[in-house]
Amino acid sequence: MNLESSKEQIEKENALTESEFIKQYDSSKYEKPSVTVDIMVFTVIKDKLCVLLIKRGRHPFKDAWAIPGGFINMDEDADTAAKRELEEETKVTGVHLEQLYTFSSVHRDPRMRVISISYIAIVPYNKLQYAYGDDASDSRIFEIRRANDDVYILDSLDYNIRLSKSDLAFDHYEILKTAIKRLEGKLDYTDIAIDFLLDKKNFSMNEILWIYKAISGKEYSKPNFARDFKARYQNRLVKTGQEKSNHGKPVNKYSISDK
Amino acid sequence: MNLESSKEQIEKENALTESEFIKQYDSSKYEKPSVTVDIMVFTVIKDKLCVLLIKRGRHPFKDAWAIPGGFINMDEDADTAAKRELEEETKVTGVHLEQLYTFSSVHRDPRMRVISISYIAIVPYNKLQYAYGDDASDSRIFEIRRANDDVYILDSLDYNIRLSKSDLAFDHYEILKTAIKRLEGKLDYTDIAIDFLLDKKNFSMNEILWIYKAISGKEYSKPNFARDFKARYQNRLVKTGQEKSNHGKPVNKYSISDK
DNA sequence: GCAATAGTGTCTATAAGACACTATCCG
DNA sequence: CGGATAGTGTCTTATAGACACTATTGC
Repeated sequence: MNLESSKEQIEKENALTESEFIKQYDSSKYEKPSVTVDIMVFTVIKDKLCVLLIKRGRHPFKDAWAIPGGFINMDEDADTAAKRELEEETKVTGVHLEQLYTFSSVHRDPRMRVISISYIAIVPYNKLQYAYGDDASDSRIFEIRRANDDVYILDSLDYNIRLSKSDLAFDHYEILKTAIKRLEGKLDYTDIAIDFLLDKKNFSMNEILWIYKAISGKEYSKPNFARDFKARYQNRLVKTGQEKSNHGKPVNKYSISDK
Repeated sequence: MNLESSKEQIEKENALTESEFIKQYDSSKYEKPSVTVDIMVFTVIKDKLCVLLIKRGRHPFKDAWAIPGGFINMDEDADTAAKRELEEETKVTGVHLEQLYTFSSVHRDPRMRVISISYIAIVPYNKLQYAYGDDASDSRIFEIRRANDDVYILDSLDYNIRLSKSDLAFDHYEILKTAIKRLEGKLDYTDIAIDFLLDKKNFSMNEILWIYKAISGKEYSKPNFARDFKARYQNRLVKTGQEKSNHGKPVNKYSISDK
């Protein structure tokens, strides 16, 4: 504890019952940081990993792109705040949402001390595409490309717009990089890929392969991928039928059940 | 953002430069939670995973066992606060310290709203054994045992003392369970096991095997473990010699270099 | 038929589990 | 020598990568 208290003070406290103690406790004695949640909304379009960013309309970092988020209310925990902010920003509910990491550099916000609890949301693209506005809107979906350890952020509508670290507000570039590493890491031992599926009850091997490719940045051999995916989800995966494509052999369609 | 501002207010703000804006910004307008760091000090004794807990001497949860921690200062980030608290509590420096998760239930602390950023410290036992006091001290090392999804916490000096969820302060039982899962998960793709070694420049295959066993709770075949460990660390591992034991064949000793 | 796409089967290389066998020490 | 502990070698099974081959459709 960095709250130094005298011996006498502690003894006086301990003479009270716990409920007496809580009544007399004054929590305003010490300066406190502000706490926010930031939610990275990830989606996969075809075989590309994408993230939703919003253009800041006010200081600080006015006109820079930022991860959506906001202050945590005193009557909600961080998960609830993240869920609320996600819905306010995108109207999306009922998706995979997990805490990533808490960023706490002293001067990450120039206004004041702000600690940010960051979250990852996994949103199938069809749930998202009508939620964020058109070209004129202040929110946009960016494509994420990787080379070595670097992360490139491209406007998915206009590849000429490429964001660099300084185009992002606060420490949001670092937060994004951390999130992408986390997604990569969790790909093989969790079900996050499945959470990106447009329709868990009707998808092809290609669709799920593309999602794996989008997250890992790696290429997969189609035959081997199908073999391994089927083996991994043998208890949950059902072939539901076939569907003619406009060229070539019809594709098998699958359904996957919740665990 | 849950900070509602009028259109006029935003326009007034945006007429300012960023530095003018920051000067006039009043961060005390909104109520804020307190933020603490909690540090779980893990160590391995023989083949047992152990954690350091302290007996609370004051309200709330007076006399319950707790994960050491304290409030974050306004001029330090969470990593720095965790490092400081670890040193204040155990005199230990220079060990593996990583952020685990941020716990934020609204009523986790009965005094007030407290958000806790939890950390895992990995401390070789020889660095720890003289730091925490004797039997009479308010800190003690507990052994962690697992059965299925349950976690048992045993006083390593007296197995008759077994802590249950309600013997721990706050939500510290939940935090501990989360930490143990994280350690298990990171065992195979990080070097955390090595961080538990008493001496990275002089250890036996048995010592490192015991650490793996302690963390995973699983049994390992000695021959296969040695084969796989050598394969995994072939670039960093050097056989340094042999050492006679009081019975049986002498043991090979190894040294492992930093990455 | 042929280009295009989907999917099967097979061979190989690597890693993981089981465990018999050998080695060295102490008394 | 026998009990105890350490370490090697080998066989078997499971998993992952490479890729040739077959299947179905539209034009």
